[in-house]
Parts: sequence; C-alpha cells; structure tokens
Amino acid sequence: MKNVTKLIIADDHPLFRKGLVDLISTIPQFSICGEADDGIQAIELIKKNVPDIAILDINMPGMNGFDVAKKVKSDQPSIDIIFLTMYNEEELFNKAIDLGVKGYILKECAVKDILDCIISVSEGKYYISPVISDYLVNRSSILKINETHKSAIDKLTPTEKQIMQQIAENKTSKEIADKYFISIRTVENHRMNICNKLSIHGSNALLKFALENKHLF
Amino acid sequence: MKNVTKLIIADDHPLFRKGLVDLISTIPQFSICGEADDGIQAIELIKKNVPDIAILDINMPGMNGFDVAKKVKSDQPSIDIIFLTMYNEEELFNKAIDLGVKGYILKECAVKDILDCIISVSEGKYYISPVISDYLVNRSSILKINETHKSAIDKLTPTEKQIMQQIAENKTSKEIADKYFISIRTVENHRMNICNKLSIHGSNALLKFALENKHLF
DNA sequence: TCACATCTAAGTATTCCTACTCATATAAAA
DNA sequence: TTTTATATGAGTAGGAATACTTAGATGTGA
Repeated sequence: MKNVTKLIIADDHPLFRKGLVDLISTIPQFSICGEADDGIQAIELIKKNVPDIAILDINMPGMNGFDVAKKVKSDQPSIDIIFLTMYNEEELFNKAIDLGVKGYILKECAVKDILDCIISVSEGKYYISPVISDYLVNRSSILKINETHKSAIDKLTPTEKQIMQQIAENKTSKEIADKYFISIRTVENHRMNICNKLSIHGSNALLKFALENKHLF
Repeated sequence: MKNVTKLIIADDHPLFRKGLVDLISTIPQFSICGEADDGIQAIELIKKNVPDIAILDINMPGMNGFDVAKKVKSDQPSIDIIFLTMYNEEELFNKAIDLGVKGYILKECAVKDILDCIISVSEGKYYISPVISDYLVNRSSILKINETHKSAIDKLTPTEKQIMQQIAENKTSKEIADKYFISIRTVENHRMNICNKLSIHGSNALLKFALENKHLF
C-alpha cells in the first residue's frame, strides 16, 4: 500500500473546492496534486499529474463529471473516481455505478462522510453515501408508488398474489396454468381481476407492475 | 431530544449479541434494556420495556426479524427498527425499506458502521450500510447482468437505443411509430433486430429487458 | 339459510408482440 | 466503386395478453 494518496479535485464552485481542499489537507495521508475549474481542465490535470483518486463534481461547465469519468476510465483505468454531487437521483447514481465509479457522495453530506468516502476508496473499497438511504426511501419506485399501490395489493386474494409472483418471474399464463394444474382461462381470469383491482390498463401493464413491485407479493 | 436512548437487541447468536452489547455499552448515550434469543421473546421484551430502538437479526428461530418488525410497526409504531443481517440481498433490503425499517446494516460491517447506524437512527435519520454499495455493485440487476449485456447494448444503433428508451417507458410499437412519424412495421423491425442483437427471445422479453436496463440507454 | 367472496372455466373479439422473409434508399467505409 | 451498416417499409403467421360476459362449485359468515 502507498504511503500517500494523491488526489485531484474538480469542481466549478471555488468556495466549495476550497472547503474540500482544506478538509483533506488536515489528513497527512492525502496530498492534493491538482484542482480544476471544469471538466476539460480536469482531464488535462489527471493526464499530467496522474492522481490515485479523482474527485469530480457531476455538474461542471464544458465536460461534465460523467464525460470526464468515461475518458479517465478508458485512458487511465487504474485511477479511482469519486463523484461529489448535488443530485440524489437514482438514474445518475446507477449510471455512475455502471461507469465504475468507486465513490458517490452528496454535497449535503456531513464532512465526516466525505472523509470516510475518500478513505474507503483509497483503501480499495466502494463507498456510497449513507444519505443515499434518504433517496432510496423517497424515490418513487420504492415508496411513492408503493405507498399508493400497497393498499391495492392488500386487496388481492392469496391466489391472485401467487399469480402475481409468477408473472413477476416472467411466466406466461400457459406456464402458470401448467404449474398449478389449472386451466389457462382461469389464469387469464385472475389476471383480469387483478388488473381491475389495481386499476391497471393496457398491454403488458400487469407484467410491468409485477416487475416493479416484485418484492411486495 | 432524549438524553438516553433505550435499545433492545434480538439475535440468536449469543457471541455476536455479547459483542454488540459490549460495543454499545461503551457509549454512555445508549442503554440496553433487553436482549432476546428469538423473535417471540423479542416481541415480549419490546412490549414490556418499550425501547426507542429495536435491533433485530433477520434470521431468528420462531419469528424472524420481518415478522417482529411487522408486529412492532403495527402495535408500537414509534419504535425505530434496525435490521442487522448477514444477507445482502436486494429483495430483503427492499422489503425492509417498505416495512419502514430505519437502519439496515450487514454483520460483516465495520464496528464503526454499526455504531454510526445506531447513532443516526437515534437522531431520527435513516442509515443504510455503506457496504451495501458492494451488493449494489455485485448484485445481478446492476452489474452481473449489465456487464454481460453492456457490450451487447453498445452494438445497438442510436435509433435502436431510442426505441429501447420508449419501450422502457412502456410504449407500444404503435405509440412509438406515431411519436416519430414512422411506420409501425419499422418499429417492429427495430424490435426484432434488437432482439437478435441481444439474443432475447419470447414474449415480452424486450419489455422486461428494457425495464431492467432502463438506465443504460 | 342466504349472501358474499373466491376459485374455477369458457366464449368471443381485439390488440400487441414475436418470427421470418423480402425490399428500397442512403451514407459511410473498404 | 463495391460493400456494409442503417433506416425505412411490407407480407404472413402465430402466440400471448387484454377486455368483457357468463356461470358452476365451494366455503365462510351473518
């Protein structure tokens, strides 16, 4: 393991950047080998100074954090990347994970969390902000929609819930019928009754609902 | 805010429970008002001693953590619940969130994380283990499958990706055709080409794939 | 006993998706 | 220039889901 971890910070807000630099400077284990105002400057600095970790703001002029991360990952894959962002949106988070980003923290996080993140990543671990829990709890696909549907789901009979489980596993009506030794028409009737109870309409609506609420049945 | 936070711990592994008790005892802010071996005992203790927070193992004999949490949430909803579990599975995690559980940590977590969790919950915040990041990264729906499919997705042409986005939004071929002023047959051809490129077969397979990989297009 | 919910099953019709083949136009690449 | 990839469109076929109606069997609770 290295003695000193070299960091580069890219953020277009000077004040925030200064705060971060000061914070990191209190830890002797880390040294900051560059600061960037925007994405393009970040790329150049990373190429020139070859840090261990690059801390990137997602929202920057010129190239955004994603563009920078993509470029770095293809040119210098050994450099770890931390996203430091204001946006706690699931889409962005998932995209970041897919890009191979090692850390994801929100700017609203406590100072301690930000340091924890940098330390974890420097130790080769992943770190995702605990505050993400709030977005996990608040995001539509888990709670907002579910709260609405949960009561409706309770209206389903045991057999109907069983059918929903099978639908969520992408089984066709025929497969479900064969599995439980009942007529395919019975399964189709259950499907229709479920659709009515849940106020679901349109083609494949049930499959979509079942996939999204899989864990509730 | 209270001065002392009362905790109950339910876990069927005595050694682990002792470790946890010792750990928590080092913090004067917390006091342990009960320990349980199994779910039923946990319920009784919680009813009798009325803690602020209940720390529950998911895998317990008799009633499991979910059963206990459900009962507590309906009888004494003001009591916060923390799940402490060996299982880092998405299904369990989502179920826990839906139950209104405030903390979710894995037993493999660092001691510090476990303390952070209890402190956060005692302050009214949610806390989900940073190590969850590992499961987020490793779980099939984000990486294992995506890694396999990502290369395949790159083979899609821009138009095909556009079609996939629409499919992920649950649009029918007809709706997509109308939106882009092209023939429904063109859309259907794109669908088929996409199916071939991704080696997808069967009814609704494309919809399912699109929903699961929404964020990649 | 009567009412109600649930599970079972079928008839009919429509819409949508999948599968496979063929064809034309265009633009980029070899 | 010839090939290749891409986007466009159509013919034919079959499988599957949705929509709506009707109806018998069973069990539970009032």
